[in-house]
Amino acid sequence: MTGRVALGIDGTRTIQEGRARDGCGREGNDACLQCNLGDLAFCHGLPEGELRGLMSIQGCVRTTPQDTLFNEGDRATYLYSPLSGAVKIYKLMADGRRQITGFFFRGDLFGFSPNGLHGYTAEAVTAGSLCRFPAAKMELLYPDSPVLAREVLRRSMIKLAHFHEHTLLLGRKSAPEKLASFLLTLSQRAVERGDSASPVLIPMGRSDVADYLGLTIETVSRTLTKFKASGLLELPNPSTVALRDPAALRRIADGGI
Amino acid sequence: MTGRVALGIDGTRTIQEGRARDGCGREGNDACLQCNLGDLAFCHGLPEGELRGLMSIQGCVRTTPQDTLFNEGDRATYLYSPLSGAVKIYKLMADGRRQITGFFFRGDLFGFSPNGLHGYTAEAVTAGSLCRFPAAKMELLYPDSPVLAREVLRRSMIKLAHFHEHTLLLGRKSAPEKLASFLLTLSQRAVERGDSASPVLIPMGRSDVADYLGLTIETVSRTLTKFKASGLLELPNPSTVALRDPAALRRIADGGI
DNA sequence: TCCTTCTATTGATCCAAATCAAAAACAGAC
DNA sequence: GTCTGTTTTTGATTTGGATCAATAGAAGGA
Repeated sequence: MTGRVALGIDGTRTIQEGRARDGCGREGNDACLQCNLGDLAFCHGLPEGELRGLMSIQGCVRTTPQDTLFNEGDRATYLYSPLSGAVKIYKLMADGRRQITGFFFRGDLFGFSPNGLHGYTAEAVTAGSLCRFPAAKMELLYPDSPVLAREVLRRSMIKLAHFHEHTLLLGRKSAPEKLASFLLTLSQRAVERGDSASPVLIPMGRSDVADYLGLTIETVSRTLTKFKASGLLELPNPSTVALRDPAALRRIADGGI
Repeated sequence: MTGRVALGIDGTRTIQEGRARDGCGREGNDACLQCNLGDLAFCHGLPEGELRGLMSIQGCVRTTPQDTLFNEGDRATYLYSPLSGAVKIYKLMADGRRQITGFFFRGDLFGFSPNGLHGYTAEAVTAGSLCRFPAAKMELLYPDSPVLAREVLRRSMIKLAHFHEHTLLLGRKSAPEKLASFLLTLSQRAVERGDSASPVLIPMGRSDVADYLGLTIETVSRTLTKFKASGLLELPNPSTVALRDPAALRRIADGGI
């Protein structure tokens, strides 16, 4: 654990500040030179000058599970890009209903805000570390960093495309279709990060999966059990899924009879 | 009606090309000088030089209801900004289930794509006209048009914020909560465009509303009838809603008991 | 080791919204 | 005006997933 933390009124930890150590890379100066994201990084391939600008404002935080990175309504101070671990973002209703609107892994980028305030809460799913950039300083870079600006726009368009897909899932798919879609997406994103397609790690608990898919934990559990019984997958433990018949899962995900 | 159209295999019209006439403004050169969007336009407030670049690639199309602007999977040739009328975008499943992922009105901007292909179909809800810009030429403008690039990024972040909100609606809200949210959002967007907050025009049919909210037309109709019976609103005709108690609708929308 | 706590699974019952079905309202066309 | 097709509303019934409830695993601590 690194960085000072404070306990919120509900006892959850909130990151105050992070000092870079070991795996997190050093801050500023040469931090980016030690980054191990490779071409996953949104800053990969930036021209020398643009990278220097980014590097000069780069910072780093580490998380342990359930750390809060920021709350809905907070000033949108930073953009984040996980180096390791997983983060979830969610919105809450007054009575406690929760909708998780995204999971972020190694190489992803999040924290965008159109109005200077975060519209959702961000919380660590696992231990990990995140590269971060002051949003205000980032904005100042864009006019002289066309490649960076273009990549940030591209990332936000990718996220928009994800939302279109997820909106279809939430509005029109059945529970089995939702779960099949979710598992395949997790698997595909793992591949994009260079991890294996098939024993897929599900770093989040059932309740996170349920709140992401608009279901309850019971329905998530029952549906996975049914998939297992049909030979579509194996569950050596609750957080590991071996996809035994990805093609069949694909058909289910797409609503193919 | 303007522009050449072709009939698709299903008999729906598809816009091939649009030539500007009357209300649509002329193409190129001075087209933007005749634009009546004012500060609603994403290009409002651009410096002289940036505006000239945009104007040189600007075009215009007119629509009649149900015209298809583009289909899911089409090359993402243009960005669109409605001058009048309304447009819906949606995704379809193989068995015909449909999820509308957005409605666009005067001043909005849509057609973004991260990969050169549209991830959804766009179809006119009403007659109207749209300003449009070749996406490829638009991209070429960004490096030398920092204000434009920044505004396009801001628009895409606004859209992301809408999606976070809509994801909560689809995943966790009840039918009355969905309808109340929808009506209030329509009303608020009308105000932003300079229209009245209360008799709100609902330009789309019940089936579009249902497919946007993840409901059926019967549930939409029943819920509106119940709102009417509770004195929350009046429905002089199916496409006009007078909000009689917006505060109560707000409480319902937010899940307040 | 056992105990406690948390998470996941399984079972029984219920209900909000879907589906099936019909009537009513509306918009054009003539 | 009437006729025709479409959209909206209302009614009856069904059902997928939620809720309520209990059990079974895992993980951590003493």
